[in-house]
This record gives sequence, C-alpha cells and structure tokens, in this order.
Amino acid sequence: MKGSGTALSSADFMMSAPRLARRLIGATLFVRGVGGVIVETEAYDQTDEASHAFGGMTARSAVLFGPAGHAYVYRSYGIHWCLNFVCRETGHAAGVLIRALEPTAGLARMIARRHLTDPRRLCAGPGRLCEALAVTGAMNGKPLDERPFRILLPNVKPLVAVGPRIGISKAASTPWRFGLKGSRYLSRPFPVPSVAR
DNA sequence: GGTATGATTGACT
DNA sequence: GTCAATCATACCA
Repeated sequence: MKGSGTALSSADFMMSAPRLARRLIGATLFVRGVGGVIVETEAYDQTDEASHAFGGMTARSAVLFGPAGHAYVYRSYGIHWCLNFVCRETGHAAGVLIRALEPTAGLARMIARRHLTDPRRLCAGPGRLCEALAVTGAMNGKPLDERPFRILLPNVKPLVAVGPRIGISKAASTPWRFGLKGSRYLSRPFPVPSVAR
C-alpha cells in the first residue's frame, strides 16, 4: 500500500474533535486503496450548535454517540455523502469531518467516478471526496482500522492553518476548520488573518 | 400525515 | 456574485 506513516489504532481517536482534526492534517486516507493526503478537516462536538450531535442522539447521529474510531457517513442536501471520523475525549459525542484530500493513489478511479480530470478539484470538498473515494452510507458505523479504510499518521508535523468552518449558520465563528498551510487542494482558501489595529 | 431545513455542489449572470 | 437540485432527517400535528 502506498503512503508513509504510522497506522492509526483505536486509541488514536480518544481525543477531542478539534485536536483530532488538527492531527489528521497531513495524514493519509485510503478507501480500498484509493485516496491521498488529508489537507482539510473540521471538528464537531456535542456541545457545539453546528453539530448533528447537538441536542442529543437521533437516528442519524447515533454513530457519533457510539465507539470512537468509526466512520460517520451522512447524506448532505439529499445529494452528497460526507465522511466523519468519530472521536471521544469525555463522554460526549464528537467527530471530525474530512473535507479535502490531495489525491495520491488511484487517480484513474477517482477521475472515472468524478468525470473530471483536474486533480485539484477531485477531492476538494466533503461531497467531492466521497464521490472520488466511493464512500457511501453503507460505510456508516464501520471501524476505521479495518477494510476498506486505511489511515496513516504523518511522520512530520505539518504547518496547519485554522479558520471558521464552512457552510454552517450556527456557531459560524468557531475556528474549528483546519488545513494544510499552502495546500492547493483545499475546498476553499483560508481567510487571511486580520491584523489588529 | 405534513413541512422546513441543510457540515454541498455545479451551473449560470 | 446568485440559485436550483434533491431527499433524508427532524420535528410538529
């Protein structure tokens, strides 16, 4: 299998969502051998109004309340799939949305699935990434340390950009979006930090 | 039973 | 920049 780094164990998901989201930048994700370097993530937490776990467990969010280290896959806008990693620090439900990858393996299959050749747009967004990696609701609740998933942590600590999350109306200013600094594979650029005056 | 909403994307002005 | 697609989910009657 292509990709360098240390394979994740279930203990690696026992931390807060923002911490895991930051740590996953530079990690490598494969689904049935197709994937690349994670360059963008977002953290969601039960105490956070923007989270599907806010307000308690529902049929959809049940996986977020289950064991850490599993995939939470949900349908977005009735059209797209979105992939999250379930994590846990304290008792409450939390997860990390995988928003963008730099494709490195299985380019031909991604191009066929996306009907698009530009590698910069292949996995630049949560719905695009799931289409390229063929992630569907059938993977909801599946453990991340088993097939079809393979996740490797980076050997070197990358420079990480931080900013507000995308596409939410509640808790819109919480800076829980993380990205690989300078990456050309982000779903959107990070806002330039404003200078105090 | 009905209805409003959305952790998005692609097409279009 | 604006807007529609498209439907599971959540919530209310």
